[in-house]
Amino acid sequence: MTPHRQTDPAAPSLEQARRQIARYGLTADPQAVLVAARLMAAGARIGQAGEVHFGRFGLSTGRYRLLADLEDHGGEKSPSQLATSLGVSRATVTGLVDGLEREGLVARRPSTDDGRGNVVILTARGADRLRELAPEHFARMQSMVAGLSVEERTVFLDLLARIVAGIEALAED
Amino acid sequence: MTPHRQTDPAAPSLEQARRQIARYGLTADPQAVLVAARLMAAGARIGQAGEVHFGRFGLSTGRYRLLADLEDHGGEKSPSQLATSLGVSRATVTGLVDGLEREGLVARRPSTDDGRGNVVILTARGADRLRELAPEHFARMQSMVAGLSVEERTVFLDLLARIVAGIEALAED
DNA sequence: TATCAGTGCTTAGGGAGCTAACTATTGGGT
DNA sequence: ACCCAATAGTTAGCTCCCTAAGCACTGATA
Repeated sequence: MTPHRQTDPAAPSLEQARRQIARYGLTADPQAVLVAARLMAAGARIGQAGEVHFGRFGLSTGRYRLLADLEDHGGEKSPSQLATSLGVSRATVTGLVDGLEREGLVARRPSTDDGRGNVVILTARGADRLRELAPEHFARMQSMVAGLSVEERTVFLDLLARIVAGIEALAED
Repeated sequence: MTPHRQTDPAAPSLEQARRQIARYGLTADPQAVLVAARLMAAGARIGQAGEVHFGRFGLSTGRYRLLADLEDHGGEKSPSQLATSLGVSRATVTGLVDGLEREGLVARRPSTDDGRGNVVILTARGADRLRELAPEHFARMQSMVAGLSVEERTVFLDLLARIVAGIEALAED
């Protein structure tokens, strides 16, 4: 359960960026590259921290998101809908539901109006689990951004959204 | 190779945050929770986009980082050092090196001054690969943050660093 | 009405990362 | 000089997520 401890690993420096760009005789802006690299490093760290966080409650990030999404929709949703709203593949939903079902936090029922379909249901145990973890979960989420003032958070939200829009530049084509 | 396409999946809304907090009668600040949730969502997306990006060159994020780190250190480093500087476990380095060695981008040599140790060496093919992908890599990194002005990037860098410092709040204890 | 493309879900297989446990070697304390 | 804890690396086994391929069912079209 104790995850790999990182002193401050992948925090690339401006110097590194500059050196790499120079090595290949490119003309990229080192600061821009640095921002992108730092963001990718931060993304990885947040992901790992999230797993540790949810691991405390016997869940993973994916499983928590599925449970929370289910609760937000009256505790009942098809795997396809879940895949869409969580932004993962249907195969991934199958795996997440398998795990959650094994622990009795959700249940599968055949759909009444589509012979192919399933419905995933949040069980009482699942709802309990969400209720139990909520206080600590939200408290930790809050303290994660406690280093920023309200105004700074607003700015950050704006800048982050614009970068997220730029992510497709990495993946696109 | 074509990854799962997401319209705009896990972009939680302020309303959702508010509703969840209210459901459990908590007193958390919805905006703060929103920032944390958005950041986690963004982290996941960036991670996936990174895999797509490096997948184009027959690499993964981890493998690229290992190659780049190697090059930054004269093309020679021990697995333990790599684990430390990449911020991953030694077991993960073993796996990454296995893969890179299979493709001839890296080679293992027994250490001369420590009978237990290995040295991982960047091969000519490995250096070539880095050189080939550099132009596109840096161009895409740059365009990822192209939506921000230089000043905004500086602000973002500062805010991000302060949040990264707060990540331990999620994982700590 | 018979067919067939599309949709819903699962299975199979792969890569990344982790922890825990094991082997081999080193090096400091007695 | 010897022993034993610490260190280097690997292996085994887990979770998450993915793609690709398969099966079951639906529904529009000829």
